Amino acid sequence: MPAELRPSQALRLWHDVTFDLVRSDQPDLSSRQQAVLLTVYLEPPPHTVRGLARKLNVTKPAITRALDTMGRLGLLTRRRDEADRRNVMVQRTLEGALAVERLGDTIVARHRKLPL
Amino acid sequence: MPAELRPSQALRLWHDVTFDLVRSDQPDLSSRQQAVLLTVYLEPPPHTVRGLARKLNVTKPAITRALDTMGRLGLLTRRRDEADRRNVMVQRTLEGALAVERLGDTIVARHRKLPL
DNA sequence: AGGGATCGTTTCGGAGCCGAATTGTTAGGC
DNA sequence: GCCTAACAATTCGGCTCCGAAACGATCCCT
Repeated sequence: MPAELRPSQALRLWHDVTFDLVRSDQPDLSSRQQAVLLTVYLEPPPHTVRGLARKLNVTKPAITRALDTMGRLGLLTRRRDEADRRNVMVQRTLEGALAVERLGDTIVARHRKLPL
Repeated sequence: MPAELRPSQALRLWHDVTFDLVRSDQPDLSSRQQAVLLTVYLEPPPHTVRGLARKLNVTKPAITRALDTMGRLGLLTRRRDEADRRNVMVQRTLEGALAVERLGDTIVARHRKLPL
């Protein structure tokens, strides 16, 4: 567990990172899309539409749309589950991994610059 | 400056907090709206539409709309600058301060629970 | 007083996202 | 073989947001 973080520092961190995300010209994702993307890249597979919808407490079409959008952006892919062809597996992509990695670096950098 | 934060921890933190924001039933703000809200509450006043637009690298109408939406939610208010009536000052509200405070608490709580 | 610059807001057409309901496909029990 | 259940995708009408452009109000300078 990292050292203590004060609320004012936490807010400053959130502000700075959000700020970087907004200012960057890469297409900005909604909170839901961010949550989906990070879940796929941080939690162990497999990830299905149903599972993501239940976990995030949103409807299935919302997940389908988020996957459409982020698929168009190349951040992840879909693949049918051959074992049970009703299921769709959400898979990672190289480009998505890079984007997530960039986000991690941004957070670390902003965290490092936090004032005492 | 807080202790070092590893990229994997940073991403986990971002995921967890975003997750909480998405799951909570309070209306979710876009990244831009979050950036505006946090700027107003963290940076010293005064805050004008023009200034926020320039700082966030977005157009003025985008700021106007963000203020409309968040004003409707009670998160902040507008007031004309009496010294120069062309300007609009963006002001904090009690409700907005509470929302920001809650966000800070969420981040701190999620940060505290990060695995080594 | 007049003219130009600087505000914030509004309008416009277009694009994205929302939940509810429906559809098509597949799996599994009888 | 059928019927139901489960899954993802699609459709639908409605809402929000987008940037570019136009607009009205205000200030400042001469």
